[in-house]
Amino acid sequence: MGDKFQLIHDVSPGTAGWTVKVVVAEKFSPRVAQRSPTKYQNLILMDSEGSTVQATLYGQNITTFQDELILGKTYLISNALVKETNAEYKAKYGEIQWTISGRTRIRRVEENNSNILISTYSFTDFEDLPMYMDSNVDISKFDTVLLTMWEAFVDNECKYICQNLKKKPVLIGKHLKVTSFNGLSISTKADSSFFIDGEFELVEEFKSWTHTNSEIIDNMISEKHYLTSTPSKLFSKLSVPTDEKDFTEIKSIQGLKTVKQFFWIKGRASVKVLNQTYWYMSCNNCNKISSENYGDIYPCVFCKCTDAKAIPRAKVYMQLTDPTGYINATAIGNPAEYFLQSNAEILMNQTLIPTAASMRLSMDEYEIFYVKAITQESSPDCKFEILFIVNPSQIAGDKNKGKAPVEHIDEPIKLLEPTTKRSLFHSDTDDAQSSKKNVISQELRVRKKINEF
DNA sequence: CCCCCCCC
Repeated sequence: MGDKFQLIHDVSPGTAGWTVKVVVAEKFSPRVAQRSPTKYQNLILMDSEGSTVQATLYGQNITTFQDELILGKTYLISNALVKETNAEYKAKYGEIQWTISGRTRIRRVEENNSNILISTYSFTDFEDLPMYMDSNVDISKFDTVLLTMWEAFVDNECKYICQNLKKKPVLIGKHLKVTSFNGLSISTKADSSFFIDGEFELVEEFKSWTHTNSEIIDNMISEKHYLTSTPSKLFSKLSVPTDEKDFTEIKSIQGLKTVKQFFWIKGRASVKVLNQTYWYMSCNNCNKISSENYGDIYPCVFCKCTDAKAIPRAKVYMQLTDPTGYINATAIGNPAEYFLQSNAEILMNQTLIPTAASMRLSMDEYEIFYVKAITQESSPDCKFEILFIVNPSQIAGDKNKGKAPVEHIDEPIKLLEPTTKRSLFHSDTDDAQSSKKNVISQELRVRKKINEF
């Protein structure tokens, strides 16, 4: 099987334009890292000469590639991330390790190279090995339907939904994440927003609850004023706050560890690292990274769309400052294009390090940022993402701005869950204590379930 | 809602 391709030992960190033909010689069960919630899965790949390399998949990629990298099958692999093994593990795992990600191009080759494996290993029945030992690894589909809840919703509905999911919640990092077999994730913080991602299946009671109250929820959402420079279908229903106290000073979130998840910031963005990649190739259907060439039609491994098109998507790593401090933050897609005053195709074709002539590298005036803090698994500090940017001139003199939807709802919503005593919008003092207790007991319940897992 | 990284 050798011929026109490189061999494993031809590929070092920094090697460009390589393709290696490999057999998946071993495939281990996915595992969760000891000291972080990171999931990883190791594979051993073997070339025609019997040389091997350890390849690793992380997180969601484990399920994404489970049908792409089958034990005993042959593949052409290019553009894996090639790294030197951490010194203390070189003896055990080899000098070089590959990381397989969405960036990696994997092409199945219909060849039977099991003889290579057999000549190297003593086992022959590898086809019969259970390939995916852990069926709870993750969910495979991430079409996103996003529902943001606030204030008393978090105490009531969020808890309620979590109790009524078919599948047990798991705690990942600082987020409560709930998965169901057909794809649901919920993340929440006690004092902030609450999401439902994905297509999901809920028990009957909750279906009837959402049905009964759908009009109220729709009203709440449509009453929300919105206007952004960087429209996002996901966040199009969010208000820019009117009250200064609803904006966050950057100094208060520098080195942020946990707490609140979303912030409004009045600040200015600027690019501090000029030499960065301002785009990535993406699937036009799901925005996930693609290993294909621009314009190519391909089956997307992430969203399973059979005729996905590879298109560039803007990305920028920037610094966000206000009078009190600065944070580093990433913007992707619309907010990145808006800030740079460019578009993904131009960014892709740009070969030289950009200058202020080719794109906007810093803002002259302050603008309003909606920022998400993400708890990182690898580091104690949060990282920040710009979800959208609003130019203040857009909201000047707008009477509707910041209109709080909760003020327009008079009728309290009854929950089906009998133990939840608080009404949806009743959030004043005498209930505050009991509400806090409920949140805590819910947290304990969740933790208990995790331990049972 | 998406990039990067990630683990033995």
